[in-house]
Amino acid sequence: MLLSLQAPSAANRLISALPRKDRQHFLAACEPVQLVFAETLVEPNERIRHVYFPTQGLISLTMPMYGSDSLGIGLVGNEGMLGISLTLGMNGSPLHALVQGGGPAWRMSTRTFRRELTKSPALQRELKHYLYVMMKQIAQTAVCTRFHIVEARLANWLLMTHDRAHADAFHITQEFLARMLGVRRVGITKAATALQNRGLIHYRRGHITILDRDGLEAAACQCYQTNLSTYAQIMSPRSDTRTDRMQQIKAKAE
Amino acid sequence: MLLSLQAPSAANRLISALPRKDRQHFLAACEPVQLVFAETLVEPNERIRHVYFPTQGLISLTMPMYGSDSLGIGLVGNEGMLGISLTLGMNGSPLHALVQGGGPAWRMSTRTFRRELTKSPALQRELKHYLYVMMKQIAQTAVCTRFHIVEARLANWLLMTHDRAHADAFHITQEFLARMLGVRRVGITKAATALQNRGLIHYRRGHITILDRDGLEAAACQCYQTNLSTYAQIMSPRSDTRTDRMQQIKAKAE
DNA sequence: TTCCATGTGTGCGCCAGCGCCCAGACACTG
DNA sequence: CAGTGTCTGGGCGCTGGCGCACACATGGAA
Repeated sequence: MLLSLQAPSAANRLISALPRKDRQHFLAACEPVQLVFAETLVEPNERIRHVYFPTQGLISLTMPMYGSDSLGIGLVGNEGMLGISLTLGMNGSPLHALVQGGGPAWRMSTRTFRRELTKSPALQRELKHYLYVMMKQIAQTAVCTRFHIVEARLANWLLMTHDRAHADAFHITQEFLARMLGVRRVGITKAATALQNRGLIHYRRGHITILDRDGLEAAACQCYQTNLSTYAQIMSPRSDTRTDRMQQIKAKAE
Repeated sequence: MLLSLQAPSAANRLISALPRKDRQHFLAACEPVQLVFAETLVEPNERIRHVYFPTQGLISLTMPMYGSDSLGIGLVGNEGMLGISLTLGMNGSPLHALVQGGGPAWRMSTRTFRRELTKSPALQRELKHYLYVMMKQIAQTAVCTRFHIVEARLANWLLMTHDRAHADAFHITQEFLARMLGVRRVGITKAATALQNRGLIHYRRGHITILDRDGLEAAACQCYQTNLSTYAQIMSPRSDTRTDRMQQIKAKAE
């Protein structure tokens, strides 16, 4: 994988945000694992066996539909976790989780996670906020998918991947992107060609390189920035209350 | 309104599901209000002042987008509540909440709700499950909006409204439906005409009557049934654990 | 009774994305 | 070095939904 380019031990941001004591205890209950490219971690409506906190790996979440259609509705990198629905008292998730980029992650069994959750109010609080961010992002995806063209949505997805891959180049095929965006592969070919012609990306047989990050952001719809700033504002470290936070967001949005 | 057709005091199902003691305490902290048609209850990213538990009223949730586009992503009737994001420690919601059908509801201030929440583990549990159902439904909406045609999605929305209106006739204009489904008004005209020609509904100047409920269900996409059974299975009364529940759902889905 | 706001029906040109199919380019493997 | 699988490009006809513009019906208010 391309992960050799990265810092050796980037931490998971959810875990990092915990108070030191909780964090140490939590990490002690984790085991390090290597996420393997293209591996399925969670099937819809199957029992969740482990939760994952990627440090450099990257997991994509898709909502399947009867038939062969599906739609990507989120990514989990070192800013998030897989298995958040356990915090709602459920044993499963409606989403399909697939490793989009190999790399290290922290893993914990469902049972252990539940136990840790009851022990740490800080963790509960952190994950509630993460859950809110995810919900908002899913809703945003719904609107974005409805109203924005493939090219913008592609730029969007590439940017999200870029953020989490910690590298300018990564492995991702048009076929895969098509499933994520819920379009035909040819639709991706067309959009990707356009982006490449504008010098924003380079790709070749499943290997994509981001050439012009700023240009790509300009090509994406506003949804990307919206999601980014939601995360930044909600998950900001250690603010004891979210009071007035929403006001700021609103002010910024106008 | 048409609510005179209904039983005078249908209860809110979330509240009903609480253990008797918690329920009585909770209701004592509520005040009865009348939801007024077309009233906005929550603006995106504004502070939530009250939570609502409709008993017969009906609230629609939409995700706005910069520009004038928006997309309906949920309905709240006596099966749910408005303001669920408070349970995640947030003060606001990304969604716009509008009264789609007038009628009575229980209301509680944000402050009181937070207090009640800490007092009743049963309430916490109930609302976590409700939150899960909502999340899954939003994701379902995203996929449905992407892949299904307007006619099916219209049938879908009408059925959801029908379930919560407790009446075969209700007030809803094509203009409004267009905003909910994220299409042009003309698109609704076309789809609604088709449904009417098939004898499934009758409508006239904002007044819709469901004529053939079964036929309408056949005209809707499977998403309607999916959402319905998700609610039924997750929110089923008083099962102490969701263990094996997911297995059942999965079995049923195959 | 007249008038106006609201709600609905229709026509027309346009385009993004679909479904299907085939062709070319490259890369791994034996 | 041949063979096979993977990835990308492109053509063609189709259709669902868009944007715009206009006509009409109805019901309530002046």
